[in-house]
Parts: sequence; C-alpha cells; structure tokens
Amino acid sequence: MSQAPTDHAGIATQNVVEKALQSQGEDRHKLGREKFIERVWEWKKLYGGTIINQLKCMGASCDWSRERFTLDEGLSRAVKEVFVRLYEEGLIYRGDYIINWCPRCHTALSDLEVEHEDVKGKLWYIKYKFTHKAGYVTVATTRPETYLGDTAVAVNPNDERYKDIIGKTVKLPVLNREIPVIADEFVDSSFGTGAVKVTPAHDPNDFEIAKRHNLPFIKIMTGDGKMTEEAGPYRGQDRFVCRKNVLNDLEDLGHLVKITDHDLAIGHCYRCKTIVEPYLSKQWFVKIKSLADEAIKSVKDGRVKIVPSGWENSYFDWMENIKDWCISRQIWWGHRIPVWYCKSCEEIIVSRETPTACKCGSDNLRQDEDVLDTWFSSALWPFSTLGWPDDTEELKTFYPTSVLITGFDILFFWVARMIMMGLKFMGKQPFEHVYIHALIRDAEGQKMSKSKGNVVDPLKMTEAYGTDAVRFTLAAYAAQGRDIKFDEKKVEGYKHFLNKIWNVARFISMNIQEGEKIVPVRELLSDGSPFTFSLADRWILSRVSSVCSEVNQSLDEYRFNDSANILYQFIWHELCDWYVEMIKPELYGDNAESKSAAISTLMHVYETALSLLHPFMPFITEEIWQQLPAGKEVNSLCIRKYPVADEGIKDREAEDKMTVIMDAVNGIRSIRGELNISPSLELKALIKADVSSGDILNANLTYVVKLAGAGEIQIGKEIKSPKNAAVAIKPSMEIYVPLKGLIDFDSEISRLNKEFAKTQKELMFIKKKLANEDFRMKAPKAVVEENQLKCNEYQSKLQGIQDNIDKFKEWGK
RNA sequence: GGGCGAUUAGCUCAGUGGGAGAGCGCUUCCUUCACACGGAAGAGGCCGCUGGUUCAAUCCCAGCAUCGCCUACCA
Repeated sequence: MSQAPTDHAGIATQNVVEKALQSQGEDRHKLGREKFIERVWEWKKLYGGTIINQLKCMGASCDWSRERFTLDEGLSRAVKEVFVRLYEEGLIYRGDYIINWCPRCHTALSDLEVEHEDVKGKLWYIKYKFTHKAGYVTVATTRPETYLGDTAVAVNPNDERYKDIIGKTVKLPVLNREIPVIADEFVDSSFGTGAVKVTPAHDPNDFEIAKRHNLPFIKIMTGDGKMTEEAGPYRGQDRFVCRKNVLNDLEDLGHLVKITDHDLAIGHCYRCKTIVEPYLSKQWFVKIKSLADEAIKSVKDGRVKIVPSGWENSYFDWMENIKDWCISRQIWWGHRIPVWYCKSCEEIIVSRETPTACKCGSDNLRQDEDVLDTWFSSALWPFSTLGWPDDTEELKTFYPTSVLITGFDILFFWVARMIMMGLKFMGKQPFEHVYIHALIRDAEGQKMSKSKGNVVDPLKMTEAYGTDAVRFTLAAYAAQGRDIKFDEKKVEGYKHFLNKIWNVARFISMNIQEGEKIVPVRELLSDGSPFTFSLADRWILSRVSSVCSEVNQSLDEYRFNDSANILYQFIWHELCDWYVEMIKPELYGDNAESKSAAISTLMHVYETALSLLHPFMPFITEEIWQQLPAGKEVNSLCIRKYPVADEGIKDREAEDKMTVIMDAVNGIRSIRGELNISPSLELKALIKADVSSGDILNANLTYVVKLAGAGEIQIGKEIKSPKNAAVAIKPSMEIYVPLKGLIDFDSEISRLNKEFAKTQKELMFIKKKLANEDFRMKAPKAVVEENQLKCNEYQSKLQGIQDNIDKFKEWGK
C-alpha cells in the first residue's frame, strides 16, 4: 500500500487566498474568520487536487481510496489528541519568548521557516553619554533603530576597559531614557567595541540577558513592522524608514561615531521573503529535548535507516542542537489550538472536545485564536491516516510503514518530526527506511523557483515526451546523493529508447502468430532436450537471468540509476543488437523445432524485460503487454509477479562461446568499417583460431555469416594470411579478409602500428608489475595469475600484430 | 563560523584499491524485410592540484584550489 500525502500548507495557502481577496478589494479581517475559512476551502477544492493530479499523471500507483488531507476529520482528531496528551505531560507550554515574526504574514515562524541570506551590511557605532561624568560608551549595532528599545548596555565582566562603569548609567540619545551598564559573560570583548546595546524585546540574545538581569522589555515595534508609542518621535514609522531617520538624527546630534562594512545573514520568511523580525510574543511551544533524544537513538540503532546514509549526519547535527518548537501561528487556516480561556476566572482549559463551561461555572469561554503549525499535523501522518487514536486494523497491518520517500529539504521539517511523534505515540518508528531522493534542478543547475521562472511543469513534460520517458530519465539520473539537472534533451534521448522497445514489439507481432502456443522456457529446459535451444537462445536466457538479479539488487539498495542503466544496456545492446539479429534466420526459416525454441526464448526474455521495466515505464509496458500476441500468463502487467533470477538458466558455457562468436563478428566488422567497405558487399574471411575456438565458430558459423556479412568463411589452426588481406587480431583468433582490389598497405600498416603501440603500452605496464618482487609476494594470488595470463595474451597479440606489419611491409615493396 | 558534497571524454554524468565507462554530441560508411527516434565502424581522457599510506591510488588519508548546498543568536 502506498499513500501520497497532502497537507494544508497553512501559511502558503492563506497567503494565496489573501492575495486573491486583496485583488477583489477585500481582506480577511473584514470578511471574518468563518467566511474566510470558507473561502480557503473553496480555493482548496479548486486547486487542492493539483499535486495529486500530477502524481496520477506521472503514473504513481498509490491507493487513491486512502487519500487523506491534514484537515480531514480523522486527522484533526489525532491532532487534538496529541496536543492534549503533550500538554498534560507538560511537553507543551505557553510563554513569552522572542520568536521569528513575519510582519507581512502576521504570524510567528519556527526557526526552520526562516531562510538566511548573506548580505553586505553595515555596523553602526553609536555613543551613549554617561550620566555620572563626561564622556560616553560606544556600542556597535547592525540594527540602529532598535536602540529605541534598549534597556541596558552590557560588557564582559572581565573587560578591563569597562570595569569602572559597570553599575553606572548612560542616557539614550533623543529619548533621553536612562539605562544601566551591566556585566554579562555573553559579551565578546573582541567584537565591535566590546560593549553591546541590549534590546530585550527585539533580540533573542538580549532577551536572555534581560531575563538574567531583570531588565524591562520595551516593545518598539508592532506586528506590522511599524514603530510603537515607545519609539517617541518615530512612532508610526515603518521599521526601515525609521532606521534612516534614526541614523540621520544620530548623525546630526553627533552620536554616530563611525560606520564599517559588516557581512551578516538576514532572515527572510520562507513563504513571502519578507525580512523577519525577532519579536517578543506569547506563543505555544513543544518541549522537544526528550522527543529528540529518542528519535536520535532510533536512527543510531538502525530502527530507522536513512538512505543515502550521508544525511544521517545532518539529521544528528540538527537533532542534537534542537530548540523548542514554536507551534502556534497567528493565521486562521489550520488546526485551531484546542485551548480555551475562562474570561471570568483566567482558567486555561485544554480539551479534546469544545468545553461548554469552566470549573468556576462560567460559560464565558474564549478559544485561543491561533492555529497550529502545519507540520504539527503532518508529523502525525504515518499513524493519523491509519485511524489513530483508534486501534484500527490498518494500524496493525501497516504501522510501522516500510519506506518514506522524500526530499532532503524537509528532512527536519517533516521526517524528523514524524520520527519523534511516531516514537512518542505509537512506541515504534513510523518507517524503517527514509529514501532521500534527488532534488530536480534546471538545466543550469539552479534550484527551481517560481520567481526565477525556471520551474519545470511535470505535466508539460509528460505531454511533450510521454510520462514513461520522463520517469525513466529521472530514474536513470537518480544517482544517490546527487541532484538532477533536468534537461529536456535527456528526456528526448530516452524517448528513443521507448521507440526501440516499441519496435521490438512490432517485430514480435510480425513474426509470431496471434495465439501461437508459446512453450514456457522452463518446460523446454526440463524436458531433457536442451539441444533445441540455439547458442543465441542459451546465451540470452543466461543474460536475462543475470539482469534479473542485478535489477532486483539495485532496486533493493535504492540505486535506481543502476537499475535503469542495466535495463537500457541489456535491452538495446544485447537483446536488440545481438539476439534479435541472431534469431532472424530461425524465424524466417522453416525448421519448426528451432523456430519454436527461438520464439519461446524471445517471448520469455521480452516479457521479463517488460516486467522489469514496468515500474520505470508503466504505460508503454502495459500497453505492449496487452497487445502481445501470445504467452501472457496474467492479463495485466501491473499484477504480474516481479521477475526474479532463475539460477538454473544461467549458462556460463553459452556466455563464453558467445564471446568467441562476438570476437569473430566484431573483427570482421572492424575491417569493414575502417576500410569503408559497403555492407552490401559480401566478404570472404579466413580465421586462424585454436582448436576450441575453431570448433565453436564452426558449430555456429551461421551467426558470423549473418552478423558480419561474410559469404565464405574458412577456419583453421594452420590458416595463413593470404596476400592483400586486411587483418583483425583478437585474443583467441586472427581474422583475414582478402580484398579483391589492392589494399592500401600504408594505411593498413599505420592502423596496425596504432594498435601495436596501444598493446605494447599495456604490456609494458603489466610486465613492470610482474617484475616487481613485492607485487608477486604481496598481491593476492588471483591478481598475480590474472596479470600473468594477460601478459601472455598481450604478448601473443603483439606478436600477431608484428607479423602482420612485417607482411604488409614485404608486400608493399 | 561549522558541516556536507562535487571536481572523470566537447556536454551531462556513472564507477572501482589491481585492465578508464555510459548517454548525447562529433567523424566515416549504410535508406538490408522491428526501428534513420535506426545500424556498423571510429576519434576523444596527466580521472582538479600537491603530498602521504600501499607491492599497487582515479578510488583511501592530509592539505590546497574552484564551485555548489545545508546550517549558525557574535551584537
């Protein structure tokens, strides 16, 4: 069972709908909460199916009847249950903290939802005058406007420069507020002036310092990013306008000492890119430490395996330094926090059901306005979708699930939180494997983004090239731990592969009668009459068996690019280029027995290949399967058992013999190709081969004749090179092709010289190795032997080349 | 600041402690009855640089360079 997740994407969705409202001259506050939510649901009905549709078009075979949405009834129930249980355990709390605030979205963001961008900024040095004496202390800041909210200046207690001013006070320019100089270990004496302004309500570090020293918290900014009453003359100004004005005024008053360049990373809202503000507000948090500890353990001890494992380090790093999770969002689209406040007695009621009255008897209750972070509900996905908190059959059957497939960019957002929640509420990990797939970038390697306009629409791709080609391309490039540069040219290339596959089907339907009885290969084998199989049959059967094991293994290891490439190479180059060509004489001939063996073999191999390919290209393989003239044991490929290797069909001898045939064919082809001899011209070939190779060639001569286009072939141990013959030298044979016209001795000699040089280089390399005493002593015996064999082989090949060069030189005189 | 990854043929990328691979592109030949979205034959690479470990390094280790990504409260 495979489930495709869809969440309600709280902030993003609310933004989109709000923008739509804006263009109609409305806004959510005028509309009111209920009406607004209705609008979002309408929007969701229109567009919510987009991703699911894309998945369907891409041929994802999920159980669509089990489609779920994080705001569904059942899932919402799970959310409330989890919130209440965590609250009762003290793992959820509410408090005033500095959080990341998006002034445009009007909501808190978790740390993860802030994107940092390096910018070249400035460091402004501002002087605060002492109250007890003349002079001043200078502080450095990147955000000068925040000085309006300063409630102290901090220095390091060990900083000799400032020892005597600790406990004294300074006066803020313009506002004339008097603030103390305090000592705190946090301050780094070596940075800036070693004195830091403390703005408790607008900086997380300052917030911590302020708590340690009981400093007041002054909010100088509203949720809109505008200055408050506390900002005195700057009240009402936008934060960036205020900065300019503050700097101008400080300069005018002589408080601006200097300005230096300073690189810093500025946080932006991940949904709308607005610069976020550290903002003091009351939020709900999850106390995360104990949950994280268990989640770390589950990966360390292998209950959860992340593939590729390199991501485990990132996971640990983040989990080990995790901070409490801010889960409240000041938006309307999402799960409303199940907390009510009694207006009469201040009681806080946390409840699964909507309460009607407080303990105190009052029914004057108000529900918390905020909703939960979308990821809070997504984190429950593996069990909430299976019916939790009820103890359902689905949970018993499917939990823990086997694999989660996702992108690295939500490893922390989602994966880590699912692991934490799964362990906490189910007592078991939510999945055994996490496969982190590649991220798809554009052809230049840029991350896709709507603002860059380089987003590839999968539906457009499937329209242009077909779903199967797109899927196969992605699989073929999905090497672990690397992103995919998506280039349409690649898809174009794999479309040709589909064409190839289709043409094999055509070939089959042209040569196999509708309803022709196909004898299963294994029956023919077990019949005790293996000789009805040709060498080609035995070879391809052996090969397809190996391919089965290789594909299965690479799939098990999530090495999809290997699976795809193995299939590509096998189908195109072995099945099409060699096997199909080799059996044509049988198919066109009238030997019923061998023809029947060839047909059975062809069907077996092709069906197996289709089956192996089916997960990569479901549509074309199924279509072809439906049209196959005969042999199908099930009526749909998608329910056919995935092929596994039949070890009994592996045939080492056949593969070795094929190597000899291929050597002969390739040798003759090389001569033809390099001398530009027309394929229509039949060649005569003489092959000097040892007895065993000669026997193999003699027994399978038709292959060489057919594939090399040779009319007459002589084979023998004692064959001598005739005059005016081109030559090809292979490990087990020398091939001569006599040519009617005079051949160009010089070009033959240079061709052979080139090969001589290449072979000699390799031979020298190996000889040097073998001459090394250490190598012979310390290298594994098999390696030494292998090198010795190779040495002999190269030596005889080199001799053969030399002999032929000599002959050409002789003839050329 | 910390961490991770990349660097291999013109391009895009696999790969391995013992003979450098694929696809596309390129060159030459071929419209032979599955396929010109094809077939056959070729050319093309100090496997980023410098050291170290090893009998042996493109691969392991260290450093460097360039590029990319993630992460971070030095004001």
